[in-house]
Amino acid sequence: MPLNKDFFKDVYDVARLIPRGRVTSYGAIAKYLGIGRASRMVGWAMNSAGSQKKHVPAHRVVNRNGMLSGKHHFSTPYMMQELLEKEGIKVKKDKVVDFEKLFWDPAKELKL
DNA sequence: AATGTGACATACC
DNA sequence: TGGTATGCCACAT
Repeated sequence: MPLNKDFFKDVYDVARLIPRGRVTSYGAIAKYLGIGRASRMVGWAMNSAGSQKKHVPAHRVVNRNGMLSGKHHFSTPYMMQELLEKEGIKVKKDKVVDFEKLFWDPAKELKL
């Protein structure tokens, strides 16, 4: 287990920074953290998100197409979509509607 | 060091 | 929409 590695911690941190009603992608987070091509690790980090003390809005993190690729890892496959719709995000066929509009890029929003 | 793995990304069918 | 295949890189064993 990764325990509290800095990398994972950063991933959770960025995930928590995602504004309500917005979404981002694994690749975007990876890029922001400087590991651009290791987007897989972001997803893996999310897998451990559940074991974190603080809640991590993993439902706001989707793949590059805006598809809820990680829904299967929640308590129930519906949960992810439910949470998103609860924030005003519409989901159709496991894909975020207006993903481009709702997309929140940490590398862009958090850069100084 | 080597091998296996993955909530990705991209390409192709 | 779905499946397969390849590249990618950090982590686990």
